[in-house]
Amino acid sequence: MNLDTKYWYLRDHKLFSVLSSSELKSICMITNFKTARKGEIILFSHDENTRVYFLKKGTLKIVEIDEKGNEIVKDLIQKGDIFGEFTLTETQSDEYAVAVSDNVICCSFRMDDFEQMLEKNPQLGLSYTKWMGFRFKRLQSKYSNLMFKDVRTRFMSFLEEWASKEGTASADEVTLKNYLTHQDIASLICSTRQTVTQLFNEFKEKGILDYSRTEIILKKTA
Amino acid sequence: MNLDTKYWYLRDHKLFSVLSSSELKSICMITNFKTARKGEIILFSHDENTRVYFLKKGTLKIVEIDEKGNEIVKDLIQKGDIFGEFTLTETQSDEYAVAVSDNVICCSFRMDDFEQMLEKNPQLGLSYTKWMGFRFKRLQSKYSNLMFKDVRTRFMSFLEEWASKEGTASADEVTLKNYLTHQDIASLICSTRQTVTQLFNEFKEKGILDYSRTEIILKKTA
DNA sequence: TGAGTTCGGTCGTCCAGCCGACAATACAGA
DNA sequence: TCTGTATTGTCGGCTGGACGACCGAACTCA
Repeated sequence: MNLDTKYWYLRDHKLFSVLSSSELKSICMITNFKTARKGEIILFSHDENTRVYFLKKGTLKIVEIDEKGNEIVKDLIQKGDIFGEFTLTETQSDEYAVAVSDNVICCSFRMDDFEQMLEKNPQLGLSYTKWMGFRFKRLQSKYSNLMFKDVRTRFMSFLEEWASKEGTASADEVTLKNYLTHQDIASLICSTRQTVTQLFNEFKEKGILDYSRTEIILKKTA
Repeated sequence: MNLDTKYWYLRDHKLFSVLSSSELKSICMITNFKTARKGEIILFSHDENTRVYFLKKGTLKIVEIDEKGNEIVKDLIQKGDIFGEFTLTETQSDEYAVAVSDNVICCSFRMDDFEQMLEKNPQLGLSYTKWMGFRFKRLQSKYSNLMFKDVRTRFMSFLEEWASKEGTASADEVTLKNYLTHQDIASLICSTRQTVTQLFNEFKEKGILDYSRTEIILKKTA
C-alpha cells in the first residue's frame, strides 16, 4: 500500500484530526496496514513488539479460546475503535481478532513508536487519553451491568447499545444488520446460547422486537 | 495548607516524578487538598466542575447506594491511586468516597486544569496514559473474573491481590490488616455477606487462612 | 443438487449461591 | 458496667439460568 492511500486513511480518524498534514505524513511512514475478509483472523503478535491497532473500516470481534475449546467473544471492535493495547491480558492467552464483516481495514503502530508520537504531540496525547477514558467508562458500565442486572436486562441493554451505534432508525423501529450468532451474543452478555434464543423469542412474542438470521428489528415503545 | 507542604506531598507521587521542581511548584498553585478521618466522606461534587483526585495517603472505598438503600462497595482506592474521573458513571448516582483508614490525605485538580497540565507536559501525559492503561487492565481482569470464575475463586483472587498490595509477609504467611467487613468484601467480589462468611470459615477449616475481626492471615502453601 | 456443517429452537434436569430469618458475638458510648 | 448497634455465624428454602441432549432449518461448498 502506498503512502498516499495511507495518508487518506489516517486523515479522517478522529484521533488524528488534531495533527497537521505534514505531521500526519510522517506518521504514515511508520504505520502498517492490513486488510481482511469476513472470517479472516488478524493476529496479535505476542512474540514481536506489541502493537496498537486502529480499525479503519469494518467490524471485528475479539475472541478467546478457553480450555474446553469454546470460542468466547470478549469484545466487538467497530470502525474507528482502537484495540490491541489493553485487550491483551497478562496471561498470554489464545486471544485474537476475527473479521465479522468484509473489507476490514486496520492499521497498526509499534507500541514504542506510538508512545513517541504521543510524547511529541501533546494534543494527540490528550486526545488519546480522552479516548481511553471513554473506553474505561464503557467497560465499567459493562461491569456493573454484569454485577447488578439479570440476563434479561443485560440482553436488552446490549441490543439497545448496539442499535444506537449501528442501527438505522425509522419512525417507530430500529433495524440492525445482524452479523452475530446467538452464541456470539451469549458470550458478549455473559450467558448461554439457549438463554439468548429463549430471550429472542420471548421478546418477539411480546412484540418488542422481530428478527431473522440477518436482521434484528427493535420496536420503539414509548 | 501552605504551598511548601503541598509541594512535598506531590513530589513523591510516581506520576509527578517526571516533572522538574519548578513545574511542580506551579502545579501546587492549582491543587486542592483535603484530609479526612475514618468514616468521613469525601464528596464528588457533581454540580461544580469535575475534578481529578489523587490519594496521597490512606485508603478509601468508593461506595454507591442502590435503590434499596444498600451500600455497594464499588472500588478500593489506595495510596497513590487516581480516582474520580471515570469512577463517575453517566447516570449521576449516589456515589461517593468514604475513608476507611485514618489520616486520609488526597488532593484534587479541576478537570480542565489537569488537562492543560497534560497538554503542556507531554511526559506527564504519557505517564498518565500508562497509568490509565494499567487501571484498564485491572478492570478488565475483574470483569473476566466475574464472567468465568465462581465465587470461591473470586474470593481467593481478591484476597491474594489484597495481600500482594498491602500484606506484610513472613516466612510462610501474609498478614493483612482487615478494615473491611464481610459485607464490604461481598460487594467487592460481587457476592453476599453470608457467602463470604461461609468461605472464610471453609478456608479456615482447610487451614488455608486464619482470621479475626482485625486481621486476615493467609498461609502460603506451596 | 446433495452432503456436511453450522445455527436456531425447545425441553428437562440440576445446582451455586442468593435471600430471609434469627442467634451469637463484638464493640462503642454513656 | 450496662445497653444499643454493628458485625459475624448458621441454616433451609428457593430459583435463575447453566448445561446436556436432540431435532429441524439454513447455509456452504463441490
